Amino acid sequence: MEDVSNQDQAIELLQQLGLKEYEAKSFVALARRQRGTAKDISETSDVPRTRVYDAIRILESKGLVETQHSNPQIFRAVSIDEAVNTLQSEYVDRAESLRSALSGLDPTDEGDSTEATHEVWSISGDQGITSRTRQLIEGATEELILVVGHNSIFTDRLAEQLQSAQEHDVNVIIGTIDEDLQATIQDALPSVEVFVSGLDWLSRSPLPDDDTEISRLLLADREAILVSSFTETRADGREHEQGVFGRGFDNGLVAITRRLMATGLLSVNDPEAEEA
Amino acid sequence: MEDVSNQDQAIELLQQLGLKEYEAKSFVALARRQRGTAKDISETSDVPRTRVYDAIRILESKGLVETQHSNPQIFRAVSIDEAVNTLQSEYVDRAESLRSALSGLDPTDEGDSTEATHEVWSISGDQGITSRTRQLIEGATEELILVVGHNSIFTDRLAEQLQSAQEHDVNVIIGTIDEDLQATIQDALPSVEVFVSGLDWLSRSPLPDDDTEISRLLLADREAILVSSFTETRADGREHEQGVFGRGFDNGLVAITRRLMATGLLSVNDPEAEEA
DNA sequence: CAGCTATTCACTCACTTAATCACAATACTT
DNA sequence: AAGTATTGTGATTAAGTGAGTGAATAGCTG
Repeated sequence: MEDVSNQDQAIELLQQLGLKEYEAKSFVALARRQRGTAKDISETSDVPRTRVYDAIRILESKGLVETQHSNPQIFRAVSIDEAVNTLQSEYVDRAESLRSALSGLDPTDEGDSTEATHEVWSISGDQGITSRTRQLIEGATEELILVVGHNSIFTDRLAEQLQSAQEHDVNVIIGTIDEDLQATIQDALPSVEVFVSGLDWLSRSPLPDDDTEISRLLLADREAILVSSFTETRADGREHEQGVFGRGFDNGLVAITRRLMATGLLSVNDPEAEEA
Repeated sequence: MEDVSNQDQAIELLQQLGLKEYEAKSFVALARRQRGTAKDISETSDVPRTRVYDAIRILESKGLVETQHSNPQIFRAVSIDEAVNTLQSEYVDRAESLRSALSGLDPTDEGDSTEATHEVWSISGDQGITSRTRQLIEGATEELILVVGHNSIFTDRLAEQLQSAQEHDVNVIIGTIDEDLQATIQDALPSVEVFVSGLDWLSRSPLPDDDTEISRLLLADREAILVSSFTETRADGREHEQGVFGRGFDNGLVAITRRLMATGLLSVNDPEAEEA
């Protein structure tokens, strides 16, 4: 039973890696049974028998399957490592080619202004947000204030980046929304100041019907800010992370966040000053 | 002019990496001009203006573009390294997931026979053939006879593999079809015996209208053979490599090749014996 | 408010892929 | 040797996806 899900996952992954549905199903069927005829494959993969041949031919040209031209033909899948490496290197190679092709582009003269301050950019998706977070952490020279709103975003890699920043004399301060998370992070980064945020609205929206959840909040050198949150917009139920990013000491977003963070910090260090 | 080709190549690569045409074109346009409005992008990419928005939204969710929600909206591409790394890691991650999903498949009981000797398998495409070549080289314990029919297949990696084999006491013998190639290979692998094949039919087919060209021919431990050739079957003009692979000392293909190779070697070492 | 631009949305067309069928070729059976 | 089942190829249809286009909406400028 567990394997059914494994199989479906493999098929889906293969499709994401560029194979068609029939190709993916045929390959998985072959990988399971080591060798087989078109009929065999059709039976264990519900690919129409007459279409197995086309699918196999594509797989063969990609180096994932070998064919014995007997009658009936017998097909064999290469080893799993073999297959994965083949697919992977195909994409790694493409990515390298892409890098050089992009580098060789001649820039159009227009629009090439330097990064303006006081702008707000929005980004979306875990990938981009994580990437921008890293950039900000690496670029900081003085201070990093990070509020972690969800344990899923505190990855090993993030911990490394923060550690590295601190070793470069950046003052790292981390806020969390509850004690559990605080303990986890303090554990991973003993030399960093980790506190539980005094800002209630971080963990619970004051508004009703607000199903967004603060994901991360990063203030770098008090002049660049990144805020992201999870929203459950999608019909498919999956959460999507959205964020905004601003730079410049006089950037409105940065300014207000700076104030808020100061408040949050104060309320921890000096509860009396909460009203500031 | 050169850059036009660079741009087209970048677009094609991006599509191969999973982006749609509009997405790829929009990204390249943005990468060239650093930042721009939908109008700007449309003009430098001939993507219909009205569809730039959709494309950008996808790019944003993939972490390749950031958006400034002004009016008009302004878009900005992340750095080239940023973008390439993002795309690449996406696929590397998928490949890793695939590896574990495939490993976790439960094998069907049937068809799971061990590799029979005296079978001939056919493979197709540079990828698979190169991969199978590597396997044979790595698995050899006594002797490797390789005939290189085309300089494109003698890669650095192949040279390394051969070098490594020889260091494991495998007797490596390399045949070529002309002196130029011989010199190149001898240069890369000084300690290996490189000769010009005495087999005329390797370089020129005795048949008319035969536009196939022997690509590689590998005999491992005199019991496994791989032969491949280029055929110009495709309508798109591109050449395609096809090959066959057999194992087993008594395999018909292996036997005949063994004889042929012996003849070729003899005719070089001892021209008198060509009639053997 | 009028006229413009920017943005979104809905729709058509073309192309790719999934699915089914008809038929030819090959092997197997009696 | 003839008939039957199985295998392989090609043609055909149906469904889905993406490219391309235009209409409708929203927002800005004067």
